Amino acid sequence: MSVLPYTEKMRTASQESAVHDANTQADVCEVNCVHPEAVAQARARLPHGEDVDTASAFLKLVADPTRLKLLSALSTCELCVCDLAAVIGLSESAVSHQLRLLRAGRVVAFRKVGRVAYYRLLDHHVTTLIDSALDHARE
Amino acid sequence: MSVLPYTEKMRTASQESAVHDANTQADVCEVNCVHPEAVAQARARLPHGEDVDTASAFLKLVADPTRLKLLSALSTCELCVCDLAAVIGLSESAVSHQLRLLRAGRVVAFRKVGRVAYYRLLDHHVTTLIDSALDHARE
DNA sequence: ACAACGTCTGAGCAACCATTCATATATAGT
DNA sequence: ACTATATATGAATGGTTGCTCAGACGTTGT
Repeated sequence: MSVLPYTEKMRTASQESAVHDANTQADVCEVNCVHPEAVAQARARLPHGEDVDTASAFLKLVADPTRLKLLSALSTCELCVCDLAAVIGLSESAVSHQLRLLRAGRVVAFRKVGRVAYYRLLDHHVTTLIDSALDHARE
Repeated sequence: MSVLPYTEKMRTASQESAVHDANTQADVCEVNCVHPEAVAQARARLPHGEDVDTASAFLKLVADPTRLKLLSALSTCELCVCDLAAVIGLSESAVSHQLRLLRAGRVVAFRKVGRVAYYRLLDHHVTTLIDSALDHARE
């Protein structure tokens, strides 16, 4: 079966109907599709690649068990790094690394008081997403 | 328990999640916590380890860009493997592998007609989750 | 000034993961 | 029976990731 880039093939498929060989890759794809109209419809509805990537990155950020615990802990009140480490039972270094990622993804923010960094949720929409995932898990 | 080396202490804390309640709390918090009462509160609210793991596994299933595209394509109508491969522009083998994972996670199901396998969403709650993640991405 | 502390960060490592390739299974058409 | 097709699957591989370790930075207290 063909494993070549389909994006190329699909785009040029309509224009290559006049092209010579029946073994053309573009035609193979059209032939391989069992339901071309359903495919075209689904492709039209498919969100753009960059939106998929950012949504995927956001979900990935929440999907990790450590980060999910961190966010769950922060859902009620702000906490500093060593407190968070104590809550989820991990080294402060590991927590700091994860908080860095959450910060980069604009999921959390922090304020510094002396040498203590207090982290908080930046978007409380995350809490509802986590809760719905937890509900889905407990059913 | 007396004073353990740092890594030792953290490992036992993470593995003894079953005995969260009264005893280990003192060990973990004694040394490093800045705000013991906030930590105790957050620990009490923290969802159980197994729920976190299943929720995490579910979110991870949706977080992957390829699987997100697959689920997005399936949100409107059922599609067979080669159609899905054409929609998202990937080999049928890769798609089959991912569908296997989605099947194992009870996110999709399929019916077979001859040699064609038609996949569909098993839980349409997934669609709203994806949409909310996409909205979050596009803002 | 000095030491203790809270946090951050780079390097290294082990585990995981998504894809490809090759192959297997099963059904359809001839 | 034989061939082509649709899907499934195991092994291998390149890439990613989460943790630990060691050390750096800035702040606080003495």
